[in-house]
Order: sequence, then structure tokens, then C-alpha cells
Amino acid sequence: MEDPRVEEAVAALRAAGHRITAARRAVLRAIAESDGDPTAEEILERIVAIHPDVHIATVYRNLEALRDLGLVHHSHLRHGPAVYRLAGDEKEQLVCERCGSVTEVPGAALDKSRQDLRRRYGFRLGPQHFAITGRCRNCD
Amino acid sequence: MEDPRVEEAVAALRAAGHRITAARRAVLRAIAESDGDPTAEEILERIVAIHPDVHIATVYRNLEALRDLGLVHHSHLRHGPAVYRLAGDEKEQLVCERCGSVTEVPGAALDKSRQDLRRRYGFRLGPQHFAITGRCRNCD
DNA sequence: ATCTTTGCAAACTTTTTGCACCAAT
DNA sequence: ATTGGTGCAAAAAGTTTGCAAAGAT
Repeated sequence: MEDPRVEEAVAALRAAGHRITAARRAVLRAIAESDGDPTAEEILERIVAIHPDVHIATVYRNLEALRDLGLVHHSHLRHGPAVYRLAGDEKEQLVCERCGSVTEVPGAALDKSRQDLRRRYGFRLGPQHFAITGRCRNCD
Repeated sequence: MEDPRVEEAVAALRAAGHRITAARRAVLRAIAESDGDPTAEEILERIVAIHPDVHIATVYRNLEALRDLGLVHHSHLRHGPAVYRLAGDEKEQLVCERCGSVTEVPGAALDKSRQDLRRRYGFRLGPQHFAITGRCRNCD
């Protein structure tokens, strides 16, 4: 019932010499359990249900540690808070400017442009860290 | 010596029933004169050299008005402040995650993926409002 | 015992807002 | 004379940081 990605991440943390605390595990678990990609505040909400004293600063500090190890990615989908997800879920997120809906597409959907950008500008397009914006099917 | 885009924008403002103030004109001029795409703070700096009392809130309010009329676009290239540019300069901005350099490419560089996203997901990729991230030629 | 990590409060950065005054039409 | 725009100060929103106490190793 425990998400294997959580255990993998815990192992990686340990391997990197970090200590495993309840808060840290809870952050990972909260991201894994979330449907979409949660914000720091949403992660905190889940954690607080079980560990009422965990503070938002702890969430941010853990997200930072996890990001530094490449275990968690974050992106900026809107103007507000960043959203976080476990590494390995490499999807691009298309945000509709009009209705705000997020369409997830496999990273490969951008492959043709990846090639063009690489060839013509020497730029290697990474997994997106900021939203890709436009109009969704319904709002177009 | 006055950028024609500034006069066009002023005309559009007038047509939309807005009043033309020194601050408003100065915001447009500051964006037009900037090399890259300036942040609100950079716009203010330019303005203050001539109109020392203009306040950052005024800059933001004017940028908002100009954005609402579609005369100015903004995007989020980094984690910090947004950058602004006059409408009509439709370029995509590729930000290197490692060195932070910005490579500007014509919007057409993404056309192949535009087609794919349209066909397969019904999503119409717009002019980017958030940065496109990856690795630049030098950092790859 | 050591040395990370935590909780809290307070700072910080960017942007927005309430309000009384000012100024473009 | 209207009423939209401005300056200021203060609030919001999201994130980071300094510090002493708590906890993992």
C-alpha cells in the first residue's frame, strides 16, 4: 500500500547521507498520494492531518532537498504557487490560458520541435519547468 | 526618434478610452528602449531618471492596463520577476537552466510540435507566457 | 555525542490594493 | 466638472532564513 517511489526516494536520501524524518517521509508520501501535482500548501494540508505540528517551512526545506537530489521536480503552471511531482513522471503540462485546465501529454509530444531547436539553435529542450500555455480543446 | 510602436500603443489606449499620462507614456517608452525584456523594476528605473516621483505601483497598474488591451505581453523567464515586451515581437525565449542565458527564437521554431499538439490533443500552443527551459549550446 | 532537521517567527520578493489627492479630458 | 490615474503605505502571496530546541544517526 506504500508507493514504491516513496521507498526508492527514501533510499536515495539515505544514500546521500540525509536523515529520514517523519516530516520528510510525509512530504514524499503526500506528493505520491496526490492526484494532480500538489503545491507546497497542499502537501502541508495532507501532512498536517497526521502530523499536526509540521510547518510549511519544513515542507519547503524538504522539497528543496528532494529537488537537489533530483527526486522531485517542480513547475510553475500559473502565476501562483509552484507544483511538485515525483521524478519519473515525465509529462508536459499544457495549461489553458482561458479556463486554466491542465492537459498532460507525454514528453514525446514535443519531440519534433526538440529536434528543430537542437539542430538550429543548439538548445536542448528539457522537461518543462514552466507551463506550456495556449488554448485547450474546449476553449479554442 | 520616438518609437512608432509607442505612438501606436498610445493611439490604442486613447481609442479604448484611457487617458494618456506622462507615466503611461513613460512605461511604453521604457519598454521600447530596453534591449532585452525589462522587469517592472527595470522599467521603473528608466522612468525615474526623468520622472522621479513615479511609483512602482503605477508601473504595475499601467502594465496591467496595457496587457488588458493586448499591447504588452509578459512572461516568466525565471523564478523572479516577470518581464514585459511590446506586442508584436513574437519570439519564444529559451532559458538555460544552467547558465540562465536566454536564447530568442522565432515562434515558428515550435511549429511542428504545434501541429502535433493540435492534432493529437486539440491544444493550440500559444505564444509562450512562461519560459521554455533546457540547456543552451554552451552548457549542454 | 554529533550534527541534521525542525518549529517558529520574522524577513524577503514580487505584485496588488485602499484611499485621498491630482490631473486629463 | 468629472472620473480615471497617481503616490503612498500597507497588505497579500509565496518562499526563504536565523536561531534555539528536538531528534536521527
